[in-house]
Amino acid sequence: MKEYSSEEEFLKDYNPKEFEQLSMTVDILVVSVSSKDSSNYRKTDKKMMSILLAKREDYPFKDKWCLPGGFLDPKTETLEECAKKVLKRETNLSNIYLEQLYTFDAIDRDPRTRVVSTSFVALVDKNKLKQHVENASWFDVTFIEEKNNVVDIVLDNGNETIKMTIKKVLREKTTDRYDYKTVKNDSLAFDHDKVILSGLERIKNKLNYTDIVFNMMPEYFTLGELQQVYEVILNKKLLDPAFRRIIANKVEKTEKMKTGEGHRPSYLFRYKKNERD
Amino acid sequence: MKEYSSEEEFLKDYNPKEFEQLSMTVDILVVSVSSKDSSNYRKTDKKMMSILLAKREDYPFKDKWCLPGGFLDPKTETLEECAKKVLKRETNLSNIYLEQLYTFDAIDRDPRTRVVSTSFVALVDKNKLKQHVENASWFDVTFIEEKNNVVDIVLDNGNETIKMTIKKVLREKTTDRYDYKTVKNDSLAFDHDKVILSGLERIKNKLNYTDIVFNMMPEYFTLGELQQVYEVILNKKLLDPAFRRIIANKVEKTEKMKTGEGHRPSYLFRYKKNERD
DNA sequence: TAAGTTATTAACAATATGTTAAAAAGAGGT
DNA sequence: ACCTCTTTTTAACATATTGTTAATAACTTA
Repeated sequence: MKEYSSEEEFLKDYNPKEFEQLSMTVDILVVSVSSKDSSNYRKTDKKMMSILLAKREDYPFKDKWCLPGGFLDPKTETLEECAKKVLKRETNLSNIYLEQLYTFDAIDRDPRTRVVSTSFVALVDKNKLKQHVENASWFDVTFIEEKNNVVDIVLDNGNETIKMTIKKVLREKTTDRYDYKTVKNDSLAFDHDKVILSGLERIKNKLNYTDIVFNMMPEYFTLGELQQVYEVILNKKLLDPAFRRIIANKVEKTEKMKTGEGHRPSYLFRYKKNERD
Repeated sequence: MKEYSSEEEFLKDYNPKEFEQLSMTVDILVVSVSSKDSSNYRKTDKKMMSILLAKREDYPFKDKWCLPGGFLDPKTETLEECAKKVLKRETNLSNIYLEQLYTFDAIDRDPRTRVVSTSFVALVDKNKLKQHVENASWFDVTFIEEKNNVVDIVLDNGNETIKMTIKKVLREKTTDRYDYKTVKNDSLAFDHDKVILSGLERIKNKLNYTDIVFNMMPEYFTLGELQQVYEVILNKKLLDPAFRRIIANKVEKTEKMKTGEGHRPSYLFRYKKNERD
């Protein structure tokens, strides 16, 4: 091996292809809440989580659904910049909550060649979205966790239903971390079923000790609406007084009211950023 | 663009170099606890966190310290397998706690070319380690967090002291996530100062809601020793009765005692894996 | 005006955590 | 043998947080 006497001298000679190379992509789990309102006069609308999927137009996995994503250009952009670019394209939004989730890298996750993918979670308020996105569609999420660590996820966009089943296997030396094994997945490209499960669990965990939920809420909301969002993410009913105490210092009451719902009107609240929790 | 009629046909034709490629590495923050015992007869030993660093033998960053790591071979291994390989080389241990931390990818983080690095945290019990590792050394960690989100980290291996200063900048749309800006770092290669801070914060956060601490403990330990480890990771004093209640259902008392410490002997405890917490 | 529905909060119960203080017991020194 | 030092261990109480029940409020529609 040639001897160098300085960092500069070494770099002048360096051949970037010295190590084997690979391609990278980003995949983004874009999450929002939707309200499926029933048609009766009392609008007991039911909040659901919904995620954005795109239809693949090319091989591989042609005509399957997948998470919005794209290849990283190693010359010019970081993974996060690439993710923001994809988000801008798919939602026309910028300045939204974006968090690196996990880097998925099973050797055969892409049938073409070795492609490592760093996934992100983005949280958006659906009200701010532009109307239609080419080849993309929002799917409501139903999440069924069985006792034996088997999870069924059902996605529905009104026309089409996608089902997948994943088994969670406890990792060695841990009590709280899992490997995901796909049991059944016929409609989603790549390993995006695992990305979805991973992202949904991340959101669920973070709900209790962060303020992320407000990234999915409009500026003004009732406490009932906020509670419904908590309930759909945590997948369980909460009791009103307990819930209100817990979020009390995260929101502030405004003068506005929401009326016309067929029952006592409620105050509209707003997110209040706190110094220290 | 050529038209294909099946996935197989497409793949037969696929050129892996179609997209720009890059190299990937893994970096591992190997964390343990050490006991610096003072020489007085009452062995009021002080626990510290310690991390493993390696001295770089080649360019770039020749002769600087860095985290153990290595290039990924995209043909044959996953990131985690690569991390396990590095761990085996540096500590001769396998079957240890290993968790993917974050994928660092600043465009200029490696002066040679674009190298994206996925970092891992490994937790080990130092007692299980082989004696000496070539070119590697354990550094005790001192962590000083200033009020204004500036963190000083001091690393010491007995011969050498490494100091670094990092500023934490709150990320947009969040109340709990930070970008790290290096203020001062003269001795650590690449962006490993950020990896270290990121990993230490991850451990600190997970301490309260997981059982990770026991990966750094020997099989038998006193509650005083366990409490010291909590204190050094959380960087604050805990009150005995409160601490004991909190960890009560994670440990089980054994018949063994630890004596000869110059004070009342203490029972030795053992980690007890729990059904449900 | 009555019925139905959700909003809001008071009041109490149960649990969890913070704090003080006291008793226990080995090592070392005299 | 006894005293001192030290840490271990636990009891007892104080405080804070969260769970639960139930009562009242206020709108919409019939």
